[in-house]
Amino acid sequence: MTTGTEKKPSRIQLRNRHRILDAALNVFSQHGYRGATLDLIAKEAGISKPNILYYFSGKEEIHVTLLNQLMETWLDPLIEMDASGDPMTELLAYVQRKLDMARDLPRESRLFANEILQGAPRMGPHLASDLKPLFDEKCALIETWIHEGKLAKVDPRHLIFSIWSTTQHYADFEAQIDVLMPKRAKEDGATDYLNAMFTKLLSP
Amino acid sequence: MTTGTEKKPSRIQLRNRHRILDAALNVFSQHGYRGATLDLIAKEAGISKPNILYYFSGKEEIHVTLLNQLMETWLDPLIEMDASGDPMTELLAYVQRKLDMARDLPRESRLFANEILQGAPRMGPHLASDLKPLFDEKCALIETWIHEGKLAKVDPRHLIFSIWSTTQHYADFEAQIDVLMPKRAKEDGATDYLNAMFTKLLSP
DNA sequence: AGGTTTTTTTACCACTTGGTAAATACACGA
DNA sequence: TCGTGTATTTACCAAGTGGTAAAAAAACCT
Repeated sequence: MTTGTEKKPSRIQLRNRHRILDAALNVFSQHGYRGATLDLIAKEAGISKPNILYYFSGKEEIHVTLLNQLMETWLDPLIEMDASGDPMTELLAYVQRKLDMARDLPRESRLFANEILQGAPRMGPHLASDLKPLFDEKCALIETWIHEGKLAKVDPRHLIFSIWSTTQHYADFEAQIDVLMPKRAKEDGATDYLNAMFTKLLSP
Repeated sequence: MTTGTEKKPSRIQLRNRHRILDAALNVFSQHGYRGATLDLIAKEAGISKPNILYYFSGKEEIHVTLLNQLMETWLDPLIEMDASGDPMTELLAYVQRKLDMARDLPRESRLFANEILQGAPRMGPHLASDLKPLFDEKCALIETWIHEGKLAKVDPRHLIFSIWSTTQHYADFEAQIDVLMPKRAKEDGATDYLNAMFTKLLSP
């Protein structure tokens, strides 16, 4: 006996739901929740609007689905920061993973930024239930490393904030960065710069 | 003979335009351009919708007006960074000014973040014409300081990006921060942390 | 006060947008 | 290949939204 009353989704369902979510990610991340329209998503997905509403009960459900998927992706790099590794190595690796995400998943980064900017109306509970415990756990871990003398003394919370902000900035403020510097200089430059910054900051 | 055909605005005009812009700043910064409605702005300003359209030609003009005002405020702290001062002092003071702005003008910060997130559709030209020259000038200044051995060797562009991102983060991602840490710990903690970070980074 | 200009309200409209009902086309196992 | 459930389209609607016209009300100025 399986866990629910749902039947397994057909191939068509899987394909179309995926198409819709991908199109919706484009549209939501670029225009925000209110700025996104079902018509835009429909056109982007190549699926008629009523047909989209055959797969999702409404605009809100599409958005919530994206946000739920995002939460896992978003927490992952922090989860991987391991207590048994070398502190400095672990932290620099975390910075690098976040930077990779800004490069490879800019739409997700902007979707998240949009949601938080508006006051996290749909993700507030998720933040408290999923992110907060993880955040506290990793802060405690960093505190331990500091007490062991493996890292310089810093407030772990602000440290994590600065990692988030500096890395996500390259995705969220891309429009500004593209005006100010040639695209080439972004990739390597950012990695080198952030490595230097956090190395100097955290060296005991 | 004065410079234009406009007559000087009456007291009522000044007062109402100000009220409308203040209300619009609330609404635009919280909901983004598309998410903001004239009805919302009208209610917030305590002025009827048609009356708002007596003072501004439309939603777009209100938004553009806010963006133009914002540009000055936004560039100001960077303009103040002075070539004749002590490099480290100047840079730390710049960080502090940006941090003050995040605390005192969070609505402006979010308005800006919203605009850039959506690809700077209305501010792109402004960025190129106003921000870019200033950015290049200050990057050159920092390069000079570095060559004089007054600062550690870093890419000035990424340095400035990191100042922007870390400071604005406290305004733009406030909803997230409020979930993760008590409001009290924000103020002082941020200042101390960022001071330590940029001091270590920039000490030659 | 009276006339003129500025400001505000009332009533409205065209268009967009999220969503629905029902009919139609399609896929797929027996 | 036929029938049944799945998928898609067509036609539509109610609410919300940006915006307008014109009348009414204030404010201002001799």
